[in-house]
Parts: sequence; C-alpha cells; structure tokens
Amino acid sequence: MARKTGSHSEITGPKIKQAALELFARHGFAAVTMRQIAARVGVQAGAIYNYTPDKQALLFDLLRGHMADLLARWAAEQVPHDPVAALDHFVAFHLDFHIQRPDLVFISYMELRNLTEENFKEIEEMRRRYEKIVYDMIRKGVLSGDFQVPDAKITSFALIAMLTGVVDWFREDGRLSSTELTRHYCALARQTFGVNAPA
Amino acid sequence: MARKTGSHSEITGPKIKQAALELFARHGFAAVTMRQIAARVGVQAGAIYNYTPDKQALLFDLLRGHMADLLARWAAEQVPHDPVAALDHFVAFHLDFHIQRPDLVFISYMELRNLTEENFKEIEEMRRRYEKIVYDMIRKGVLSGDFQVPDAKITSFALIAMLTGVVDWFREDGRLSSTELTRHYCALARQTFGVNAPA
DNA sequence: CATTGATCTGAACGCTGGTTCAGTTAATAT
DNA sequence: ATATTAACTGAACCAGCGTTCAGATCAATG
Repeated sequence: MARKTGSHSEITGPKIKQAALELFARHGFAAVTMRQIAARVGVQAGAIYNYTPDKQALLFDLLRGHMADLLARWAAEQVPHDPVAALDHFVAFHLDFHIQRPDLVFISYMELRNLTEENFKEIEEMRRRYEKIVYDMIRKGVLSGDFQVPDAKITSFALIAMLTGVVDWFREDGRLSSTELTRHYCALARQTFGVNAPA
Repeated sequence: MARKTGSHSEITGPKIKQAALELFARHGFAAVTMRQIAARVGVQAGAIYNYTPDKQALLFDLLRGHMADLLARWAAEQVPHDPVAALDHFVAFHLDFHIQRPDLVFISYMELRNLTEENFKEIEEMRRRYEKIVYDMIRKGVLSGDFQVPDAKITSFALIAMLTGVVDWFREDGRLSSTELTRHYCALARQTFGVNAPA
C-alpha cells in the first residue's frame, strides 16, 4: 500500500511539522523518534525524508520560523510614540503572540541546546534582535523620564521573563481570560517600570 | 585494571552525581548516555550501577535534592515580619540560592518531563509548596496595605519568573556583581509590588 | 598471609535509533 | 490505454542505547 487518495505533498508536509512540534514540546527533541512522528502523520518513517533532510532540520525550521514570525509581526505593529503607551502595546503584543503558540515558545526555550552550533547562532541572533527591541523601548522611556528603573538591561530581561513565563501556567479556560490577563500585566508592567500617572 | 588507589565509594558516588548534573544541564537528560557520564568520572558504564538503580533515579535524585535543599534553606531563614522587608529578604534569598546552582535550576525546569509520572508528582508538589510561600507572602502584604498588585497569583508567578530568569544571563564575572544584582532586583520588585515609601 | 568483600572491568544482551533505498502504488499527462 | 513520476512502503543497515553480570582487583581485616 502506498499513496492513498488525498495524500498529497501539501498535506503531509505541514502535518509532519505539526506532529514534530507537538512531540518535541511534549517529550523533548532527543526523546522523540522519527517513527513516532511518522506514526502520528500516518506514514512510514522513511517518508519524512521527502520533506526534511534530517531530524535536526525539522527542529531548526520550527525555531527559525517561530522567531522570524515574531520579529515580522512586531515590525508590522504600529507602536505609539508615548513610552507608556508603547509599553502597554508591547505587553499586549507579547502576551498575545506567546499565548497563541505555547508549544513553539516551549521548544524555542528548551531545545536550543539540541541545535547545531551554526543553527544555534542563527536563532540566538534573532533572539538578541528581539531583546534589543525591548531594551531600546525601555531606554527611551527612561530618557524621557516616563520610566524609573534601577537598570535598563536587567529590567528588559525581567519584563521578558515575567511575560514569557505566562505560557507555563495560563490556560484559555482558566480563572482569567486573555483580556484580563493582558490588563493585569499592563498594570504590573507599569508598576515595575515606575510609571506614576496613568497615561 | 580495577579499583585504583583512592577510588572509594565516597568519591565515585558524588563524582557520578556531579558528572550527571553537568551533562544533563548541557545536553539534556535524553541526549546524555551512561557511557558519557562514566567517561567523565573515569570509570566504565557498568560501575555506575553500584550507585544508582538506573538512569531515571540519577535525574530524580538531583531534582529532589535540589528542591528539598531549597525548601529546607528557606525554612531556616529568619524572615522579617514587615511585608516590604520580607520581600527584600525573599528576593535576596532566591537570587542567591539560584545563582549558586545554575545547572540544578536549569534541569529542574527543563527535565521535568523526563521524570516518571510518580516522580514528577513528587517534584511538582515541592514546587507548589515553594510557590505557595511566595503567594502567602504577597497576600500578607496586600492585606496589610503595603503591596498594591493587580492580582496576587499572577504577581507571584511574575516575581518567581523574573528572578529565576536571572540564571539565564547572569555571570559572576559580568557587568554586575551579585550584590548589585540583588540591590537592583529588590528595587525592581518593590516597584512591581507597588511599594511607595522605602521601608 | 590468607581471606574477604567492596569496587570496578569488559564483554555481552536485546533493542531501538536515524537514515537509506529499491521497489510499489496511484494521480496525472500523453 | 499507456507512460511518467511524485509519494510512499517495508525492509534493512549499523551504530549506539541502558542494563546485566561473571570475573578481576585491591584495601582492609584477623
């Protein structure tokens, strides 16, 4: 038996990516086998190699795609000039983006060490670009006097950590809606940044 | 060749734990082999089984020991009654404890999914106990009027995330000393908690 | 000095991993 | 109808896995 009706490349390709994503997120890259991925797609392990050169590329494509998506979407945002409004905007953007992709966020943090050195550098570079966005935003607010923080660099890390950490516990059907979540975190971030008067 | 001078149980046992810790942290539990651990200790793979029933136990013992240490050390702390002073105390304690054990912190977060269900539950329970400590501390400060936060639960997660995230970038020989780090984070945490007047 | 017992070696066991590939199938083009 | 080819199977390859264990080695004991 081979090639059943409806088993086209345009279907199997994305299914492999999705299966790999879910399994990597649940069990970790090293613990997942090509046969497990294949089984989830409904195909033999060998068939995967029509879509990816190897297991490493499967992981790398997921991570690079995720980071590229993140950077592209932020670039497309209309960010307010006012520092406090910009902070609110960023908090809402970051939470929304990450909450919608818990698996990708997870593996982007967990599986960096399973990347080739070369591949790792590429992802790291993208991550640094994103962190710089946050840092620059904070610097602007500090210079304008809107923010009062002990250290801009530390604060940028702290903000990203506290926001990204949300994916560890947030559930759509939990106590808080994503709207409430965003509202709370905007308030929390403002306090963290020493913003006094509400904008 | 077997049993060389100075190769006692009291030496090899801890060396195995240490080697496992470093390798698990660097490459991940699933990617590390018993032979790699053995090689680092200077022993054959079979010898490891004089000290641990299996690979899983090696991981579990590290995680349980880490969490038990964390809880025991906090229990031994003299925590001030004043909520703001207690917050400062906690921030200093948490940073100090985690900065000194980056590898353990790393695997305690990364390798939870490689635990047996039974073992996982035990670690999760300890983690919850620690989170509850933070939550209770915040509740106290909210009730006394010292803290003003949008949501105590969220804030507890946010605080832990922003503090623990430090191990991802902090280096002893970096721009900031651990003393400065603590000072900055105490200030940041106070702001996050809406503390107005310095205590 | 002979014996003992903890400690470790070295080789093996059965199994599974990623990857390859000749061959099979079915959708499409001629 | 026939030929073509993308998509897939099924089996194999070999390296490496965790784990076991009979036997070797050496420190300590009496």
